[in-house]
Amino acid sequence: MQVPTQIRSPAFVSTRRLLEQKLSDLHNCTNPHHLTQLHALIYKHNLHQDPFIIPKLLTSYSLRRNISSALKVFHQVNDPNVHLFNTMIRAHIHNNQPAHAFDTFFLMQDYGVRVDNYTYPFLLKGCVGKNELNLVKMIHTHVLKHGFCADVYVPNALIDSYCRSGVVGVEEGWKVFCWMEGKDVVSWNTMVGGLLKANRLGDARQVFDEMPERDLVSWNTVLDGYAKAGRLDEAFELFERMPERNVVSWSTMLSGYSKAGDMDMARMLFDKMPVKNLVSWTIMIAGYAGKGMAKEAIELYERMEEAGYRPDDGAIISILAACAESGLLWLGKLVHQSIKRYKYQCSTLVENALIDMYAKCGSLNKALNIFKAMRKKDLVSWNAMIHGLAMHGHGSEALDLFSKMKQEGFIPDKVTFVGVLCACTHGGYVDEGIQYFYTMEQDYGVPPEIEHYGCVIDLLGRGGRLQEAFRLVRTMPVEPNVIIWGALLGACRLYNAVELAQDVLEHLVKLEPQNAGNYSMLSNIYAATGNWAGVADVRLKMKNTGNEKPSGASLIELEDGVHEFTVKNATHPASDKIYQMVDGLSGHIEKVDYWPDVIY
DNA sequence: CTAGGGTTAG
Repeated sequence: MQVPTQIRSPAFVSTRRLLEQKLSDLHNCTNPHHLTQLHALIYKHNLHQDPFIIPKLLTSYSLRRNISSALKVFHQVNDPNVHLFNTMIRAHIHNNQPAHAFDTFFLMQDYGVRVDNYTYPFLLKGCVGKNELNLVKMIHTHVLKHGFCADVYVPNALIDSYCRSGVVGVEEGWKVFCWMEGKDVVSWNTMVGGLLKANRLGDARQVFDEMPERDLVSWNTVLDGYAKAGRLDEAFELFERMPERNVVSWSTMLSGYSKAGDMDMARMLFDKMPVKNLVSWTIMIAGYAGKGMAKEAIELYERMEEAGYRPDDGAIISILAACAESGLLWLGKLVHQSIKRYKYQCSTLVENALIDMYAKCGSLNKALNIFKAMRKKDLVSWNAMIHGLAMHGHGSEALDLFSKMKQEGFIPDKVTFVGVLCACTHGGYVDEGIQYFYTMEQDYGVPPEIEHYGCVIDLLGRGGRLQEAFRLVRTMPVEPNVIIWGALLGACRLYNAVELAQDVLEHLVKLEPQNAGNYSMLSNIYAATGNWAGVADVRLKMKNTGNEKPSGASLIELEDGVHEFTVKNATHPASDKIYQMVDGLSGHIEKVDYWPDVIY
């Protein structure tokens, strides 16, 4: 890229600086109009080939999710240099199009532009996800061929990507780590983090202890390792011992306690932490929301907004996911209102999270409205909507959507088939479901995994075809898990298959000895069949494992929060009225000849 | 290039 000499006047230099500054300021501006105006100015001043201005302009469009304008800016440059190529690669990654980033990477080689030490880290960070070991190996080969291993950024990025590509990848990452020269603190931190992601806590700790120097990031990395592993006592010990703590250290602890279900401890630390940020607020709100603690979650959400925080994609998605988990429609709506208030273009990720939240909270129409209005649906959007319809018993609508998705050129994946099979189950299409199950591999290249076996066993079971369901469990190539046995148990209950249920429960008791519900159901079956020795045996086992059956609870969200109901619980303030209503309803349903299932 | 929150799965 050459700048014509005649326009390198002092006036030109100052105009250019001014425009550069304006572009940087624009990164925080939400009005798309300002960017268009600036773009026009850049043209007017003949700067549309400028090697400093153009990458900034491209990034501005990319940050605004306007990839088509970013591409136009890129393509009108006659002689793109390595910096512009790198910027375009990053824009594609930001736009969630790793394949396009790779195309650009190849294009730049067709142009004869040499990659530099920025190219690989961008590509590796944005394009390489789980189970993409071969892709990392390919890039690694490329790196070796072009001799970029001497740069510390490139091997560091390789270690990171190897570790993110699965358990086998960690070994490859370890090799790079061992062989590389000039390891810096980032190399060490990346390696420790990689070992932790592979659940190798002991190895990670050893590498951490061997580190020549530790800065704050190293401590936070191991801290998170212990917190994620649920080893909170050790995490707390480390937290107290570390030389200094920042907002990340505190947030890591919040997250650890929140995931362990200890919201009281999380709240205590949250109130105590010296500096809070959007992430720490998010962890707390999502933590409360995920546990159905509506009052606390909503109160904190409102306080966060009052404090001037504007939730970003990460915050919105994590709060919505937590709402979906516990059916907290109220907070979900509040978050949706905030999004509308900011009037910014919703990302596909956020819209997907909204669809899932509304569907799981029972507002199927709201989910459908968002889905229909989406301009850029991705596979997750279709999957979430298909599953949402299926969950609510709209089996045929879910299957219609599945056809439509194929018509629009989307390739179904394994998650899609979980939704499709679920639709067949809840729509009563037993034969169609079995048909999908047996043809999904040859027709769509999706081999059935344990989740699909779970669906189809549920399908057969609910359809009353218990023998087939049991036969499939015996002959399938994967070990049955709790979910498979659970589906069978459900079928046994539905069809009063006491003997089969006994068999299932014996497996379940072995598989999850800590689940007290299994013991008591098994004991009830033994009692019902007069097997008193069996009853005594189960009671003994329960006593030995220290299990006591927790009572099941139903939750309902009303205007003033979530109400919990358990059997024979009369502590609710409106208990008398509630039981009057229940008695009334019981009378009504008996009159229409429905007898609730109370066998076990 | 390294640390905390992140959409779809019975």
